[in-house]
Amino acid sequence: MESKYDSLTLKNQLCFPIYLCSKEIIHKYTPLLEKLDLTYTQYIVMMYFWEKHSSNVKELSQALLLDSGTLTPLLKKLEKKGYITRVRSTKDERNLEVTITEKGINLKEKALAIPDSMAKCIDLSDKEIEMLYSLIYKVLLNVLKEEK
Amino acid sequence: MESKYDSLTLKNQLCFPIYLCSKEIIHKYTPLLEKLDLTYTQYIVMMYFWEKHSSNVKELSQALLLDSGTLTPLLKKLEKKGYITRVRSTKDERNLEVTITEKGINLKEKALAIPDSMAKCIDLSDKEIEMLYSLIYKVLLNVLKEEK
DNA sequence: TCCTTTTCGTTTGTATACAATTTAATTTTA
DNA sequence: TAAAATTAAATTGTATACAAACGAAAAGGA
Repeated sequence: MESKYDSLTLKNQLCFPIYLCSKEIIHKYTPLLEKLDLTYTQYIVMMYFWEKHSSNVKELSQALLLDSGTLTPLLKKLEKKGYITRVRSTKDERNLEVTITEKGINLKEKALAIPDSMAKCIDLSDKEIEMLYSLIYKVLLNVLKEEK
Repeated sequence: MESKYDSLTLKNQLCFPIYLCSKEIIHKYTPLLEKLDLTYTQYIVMMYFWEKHSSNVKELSQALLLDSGTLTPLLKKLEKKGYITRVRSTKDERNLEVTITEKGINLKEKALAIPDSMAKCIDLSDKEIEMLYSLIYKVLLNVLKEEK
């Protein structure tokens, strides 16, 4: 039965399942990350530092699409755990130099098992993963177009 | 250059872009929903009530995969806006009967333009949407498997 | 150089999210 | 039927998220 309200039904939403998917995957990550004393967002930030040992809030914010208001308290928590250091730049006092510590680097070893464990849970073929990745990325770029 | 840490790089993450996609789509919704005095989650809840005029917290929680701790304050806000009513069931006082109001029903008219507006922003072909929907749904079901 | 503007990060306020606990009501069981 | 177990929703505590306002520092311009 057709109705002009069809586009307002839950089953016709595309964003809602994406939102649920994100939420439930993160939920699956949680027990794995607890062993590293990390939340999902903290894990993403640490992943950034495993690739690039030093950064600042602005760079992180642009790379991870996270607000500085989200990053400031999060980085303080990571500092408290001893995974990073936060120091004002001497060259430009506005900048905060964030650097991974030895302890933070070593954490990568403990994280090695996580991606496999998650892949098993998501349970898609390589082809499906590739397809999903490219579609999601396309949407992301479209949504980000003409802003930011 | 291959490394045993490849699976821990940001560009090899599948969940991260899904998470960003969800976040950024919701961000796109925000100005549209402001005209209805709704947040995204509140919009989802209202969408549920546009299809089924009455429910309770448990049913909502199962249908929308939202915790009662999330729903309780959210429903109180929707009640305050006059879109729903919250009344304890007389048959079983543990249950909270949540019902959409006339004002809540009328809100659907104002929401009619939103899906088109969002579709334009997401900008995928019908085929791509179908593909993305089915892949996301598959992941969601896999992740939910053997829990909940 | 002094003033305006911009930039960077922090803070404040609002809204999710969920785990864990609590409270009240109902159901089950001994 | 009285006690134990279960259920439903609310509460508490922690962690995002982001908008908007703020403060300090640096850059740019007159």
